Amino acid sequence: MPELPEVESIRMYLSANIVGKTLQGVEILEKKMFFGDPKKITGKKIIAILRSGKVLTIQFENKLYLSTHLKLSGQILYSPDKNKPIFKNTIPRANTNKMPGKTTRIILNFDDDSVIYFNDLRKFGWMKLSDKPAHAKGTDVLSKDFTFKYFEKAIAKTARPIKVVIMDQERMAGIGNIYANDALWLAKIHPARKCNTLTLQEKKILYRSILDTIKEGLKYKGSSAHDELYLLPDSSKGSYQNHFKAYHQHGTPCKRCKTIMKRMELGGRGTFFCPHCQK
DNA sequence: AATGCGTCCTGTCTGC
DNA sequence: TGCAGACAGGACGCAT
Repeated sequence: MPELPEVESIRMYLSANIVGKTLQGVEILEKKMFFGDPKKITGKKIIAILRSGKVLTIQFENKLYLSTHLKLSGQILYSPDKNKPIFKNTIPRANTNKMPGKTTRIILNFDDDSVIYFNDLRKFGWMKLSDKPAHAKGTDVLSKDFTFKYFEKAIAKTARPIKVVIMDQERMAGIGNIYANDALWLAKIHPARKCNTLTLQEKKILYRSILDTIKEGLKYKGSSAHDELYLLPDSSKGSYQNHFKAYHQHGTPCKRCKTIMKRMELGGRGTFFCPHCQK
């Protein structure tokens, strides 16, 4: 599922490949996933690609912003030639390396014949055209405003489980299920711990662990596990799935203490932890 | 205000 | 083997 490292990896790819291009037209194949009038950006040049939390935004020269959220199963694919949209890898669930595919919902065509396919198996994702970029309420965890002070305040005064709180996009933006599980493992904190029971020392370690985990995800260009749909725009995979610490590790030995990892449910989501070294 | 649950959607997995 | 039902999961809307 695309979280901060995945969306940032896509952002960097698009930044190098579509900035400066002019949008020639938008094909909306799934009406409910597009908000706004695409005519307003037709013929307009792209000047930047932005990101806030898990939201990716294409900035146009006329101060309009096309924001997109990939939710659970969104993919952004880029081909330099719409007449030969063949990718080097098979696209998961589309079961072909040729686009558009059966999960393609929106297509952005550029004036040099290059093209973006927005695929989404589950149709949870969206694109919104607006005069300002869409963004999460919480501070992006890679922003310089995401200080320890901010973090401490964001998790204070609640008895909810720490894992649920660090995934709350209104408090801090960018952390999803994969990186929440791994950051808590790294910090040796049990995911169900009530926020208001964390010591100052634990909060400091967790803050550091969140940043380290997100940066590690970024280093490997995100996670494309077997059952996931995330790809870079050229159809290549991320490799953070080869470095999971806790996510989906239930039944395997803890990488620190060899205790068998467990799975539980928190806030309706799969949660993975070491019952021995996460307190 | 804060919390928790149902909803959206579809491929895959499980159990009979 | 076939089929129905459960399940996964980010964020939003609504009820409490």
